[in-house]
Amino acid sequence: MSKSLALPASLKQLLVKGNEMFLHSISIDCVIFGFHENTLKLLLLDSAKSNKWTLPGGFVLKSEDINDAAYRILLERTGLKDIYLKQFDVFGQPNRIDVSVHKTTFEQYGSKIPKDHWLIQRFVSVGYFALIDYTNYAIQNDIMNSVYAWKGIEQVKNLPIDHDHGAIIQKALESLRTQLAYLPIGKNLMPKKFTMPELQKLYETILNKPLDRRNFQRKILGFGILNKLNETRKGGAHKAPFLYSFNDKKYQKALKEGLYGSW
Amino acid sequence: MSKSLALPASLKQLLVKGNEMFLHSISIDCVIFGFHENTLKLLLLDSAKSNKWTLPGGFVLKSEDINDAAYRILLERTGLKDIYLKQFDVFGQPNRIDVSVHKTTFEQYGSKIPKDHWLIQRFVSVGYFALIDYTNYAIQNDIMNSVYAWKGIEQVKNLPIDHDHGAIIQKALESLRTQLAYLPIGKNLMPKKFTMPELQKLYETILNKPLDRRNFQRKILGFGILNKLNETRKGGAHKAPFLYSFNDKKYQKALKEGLYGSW
DNA sequence: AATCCATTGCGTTAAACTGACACAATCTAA
DNA sequence: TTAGATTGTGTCAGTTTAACGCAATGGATT
Repeated sequence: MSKSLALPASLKQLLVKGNEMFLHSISIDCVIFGFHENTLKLLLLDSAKSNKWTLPGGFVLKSEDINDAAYRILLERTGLKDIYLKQFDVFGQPNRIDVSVHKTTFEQYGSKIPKDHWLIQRFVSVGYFALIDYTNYAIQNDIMNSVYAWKGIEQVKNLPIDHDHGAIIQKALESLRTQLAYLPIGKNLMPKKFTMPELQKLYETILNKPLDRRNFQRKILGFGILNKLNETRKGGAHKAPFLYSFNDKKYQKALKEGLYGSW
Repeated sequence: MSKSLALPASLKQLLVKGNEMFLHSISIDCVIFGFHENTLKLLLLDSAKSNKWTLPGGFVLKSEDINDAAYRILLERTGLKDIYLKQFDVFGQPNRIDVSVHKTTFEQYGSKIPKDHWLIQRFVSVGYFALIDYTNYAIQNDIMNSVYAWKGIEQVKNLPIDHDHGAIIQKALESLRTQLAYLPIGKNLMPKKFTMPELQKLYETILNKPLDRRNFQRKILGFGILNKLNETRKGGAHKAPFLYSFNDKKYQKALKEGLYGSW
């Protein structure tokens, strides 16, 4: 049917040498969150073959720490280094992946996939969620020439999603929501300077419910992780809100110790 | 040096057939918590060869869900089915395991380990923590004839621990501690009937700090997950405390929804 | 058998926190 | 200049929390 195409070198390396380069049976999937125009967004990859959207992911080099692998994959995909990255779950159902995609890839380039090829074995995937500064990111395309795109969290529900990646996204969102309750979040999602209503909007979209403006401000200031700047953001059609930035030292401390002691 | 021993069938199967039976590069380690005599305990395995203690663990069958694998391993090791089991982290440093143990095993049985044997490859391990009812458990010995033993959480700090299992235990404890803040804990650790001071002691050991007796009672009762029974535990040298049991329905509900809404 | 004493059950109080809402100040667009 | 939406600051009642008081209890002591 489809005529045979030229095989890109990088893809060829993956298909042929991946077997020796990477750990078998283990993959990494990244749920990359960004925040823009008051919306929580996800960085997805348009898998041209299946006409579905997938999570960016990758494999672990034979002697690479798995967390390092996740950082490497993120770097390759987004060009970003200062990323908040957190392992949140493991997905290990035996039939979670439809491997026919890879067969199609091979056929597309005029060869047939070996029956025992490492790519069409079962994979247990480790899920990481990443928080990145949208304004600081420039979209790149990946080795398969698939197209990256930011999708609003609401949109995602109506998109066709590959494999079990929909469930992975759902889990990532839940983890993020849980974290919000006892860890500071925002430093990696917001630009350097931001207004209180902007930060509130982030919390509201993650929690999926409206918060009282005045109580939110009191609570978040109470954590002591913000610096109030001596500037306002003019340009909006209304009273100019003050700008804030995160207090790095206190933010890091809160990340370690949590926001509450609870018990 | 050591004379050649007879190879137990089950061990032989693991060494020889494991290659085909199990997923490569992935292992499971279980941190099994119990509670007895007002102490939080860990079920450890005395690795006779290395003279160190290890976590019970195992591998994932080629077409087995990884969570099912964890339950299976737990069942094989403890004979228990009604277990609280939770995946809490992934351990993937390239040199986390000292594989010389396996070489020794082979030599002990008079053969040499193949250089590319699946057991001496690198493993990424998925950590699960389990909560089980100590009073309901009968210790069994494992296929390698190693000896299981319960060790108090305080003791463990001073024991020699294999590989990175010390770090895994530490992480498990932290996860348990975090969970305590927003999920009910105790149903799987306590016997059917228990007193308030006993439950408090569990919380105190997990949190590693003393709690006010009266405030603890109010808080835990406030969750509405306990049934107050019409019995007291006599025999102690003091006023007989009332017995409580968990209200299964409400406990399960709290497990799903969490104890707080926070935001 | 009377008394002792650590422990338990139940309760109080002040301080801190939370949720809901009021009101004046401010910025742009009309 | 004014209108209208939004922000900064504050209040208040209800709830939760931390710290502590006190009488009742049940076995141990004498």
